[in-house]
Amino acid sequence: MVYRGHSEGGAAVTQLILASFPFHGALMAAGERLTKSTSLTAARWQVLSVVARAERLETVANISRIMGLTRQAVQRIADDLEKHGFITFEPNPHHKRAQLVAVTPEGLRAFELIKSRQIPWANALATQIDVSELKVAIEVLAKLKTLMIDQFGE
Amino acid sequence: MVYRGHSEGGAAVTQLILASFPFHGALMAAGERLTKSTSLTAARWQVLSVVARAERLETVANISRIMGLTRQAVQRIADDLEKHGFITFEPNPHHKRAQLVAVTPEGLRAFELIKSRQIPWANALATQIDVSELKVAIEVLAKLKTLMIDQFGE
DNA sequence: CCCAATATGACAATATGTTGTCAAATAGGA
DNA sequence: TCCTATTTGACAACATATTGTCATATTGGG
Repeated sequence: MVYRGHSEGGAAVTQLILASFPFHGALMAAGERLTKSTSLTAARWQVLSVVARAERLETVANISRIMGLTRQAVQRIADDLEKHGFITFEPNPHHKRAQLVAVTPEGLRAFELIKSRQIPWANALATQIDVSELKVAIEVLAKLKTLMIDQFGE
Repeated sequence: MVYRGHSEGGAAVTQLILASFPFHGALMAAGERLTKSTSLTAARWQVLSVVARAERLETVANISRIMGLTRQAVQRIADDLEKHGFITFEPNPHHKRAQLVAVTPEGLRAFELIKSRQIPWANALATQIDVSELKVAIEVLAKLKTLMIDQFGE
């Protein structure tokens, strides 16, 4: 009844979306637990993670694209991180306004602490699921994301 | 480098999480477009969808569990929906405080309008992805969600 | 080179969601 | 039944993210 008009695939897409909301909720809750009693919140940790993982220094605008958030949301979090000494804004030789975000030693310490919790947490979860299925899910989410964005352009 | 210490599966779980954030962002943006120029926002549409799809009248607390949000977040949205005439709160014979949420004709009309946009949108996306892969992704998200919540209890 | 389109940071207003707390209602075991 | 634990709605404070707008910087086509 609910899916009348949906093709089989369309119904599956819709079901995936319906499944993704509680998944996202559980994920956020897990993020809160992983950052508990540290100097970071889940949101700040996520931004810091992108910076710490990046191959090179990134601008705020670029971080926002990687994360799928707005520029302004990331900017606010980045300002908080800078205020607390976890990152610094470095001059960008290619752009006067778009400064580059660099992790401080303190930021790196905080990131590593949470990573030391995140790794066993992820490993424990992974024992319960097929790696091949995880990989399919990764590809599906990445592809659907791209399709949704492309669809927007049309 | 980033995934040192992760098992193969643990790295895949982490990659899935990293993929899920931009996916969620794209999803929210799509929700905004689907509800554009209607009397609903994406968040209100999501709550209304749960109510409209449910087999029977649900309480706010139950809706929050279905959606993976807090009770309070859903309560605020539900109060907005009631104020705008999309839902009503009906007496619950089994619980004096926990009223049941019912869709009004106006709420149903708004839901159906957005549904008429959502169906072709989902169908179009689905033509680009294997249904079997979508189904795997649905199962993975559902299972991981459960695992994350169970892990919390321990 | 020049200029229009685009990207970026800053700022404000608002929407959305969380935690914490409280009192009332309910449920379940002793 | 009684009593404790849990559930629920209400309210408040706050964190997080969005849209809209503006001025400045950059880019790319003509």
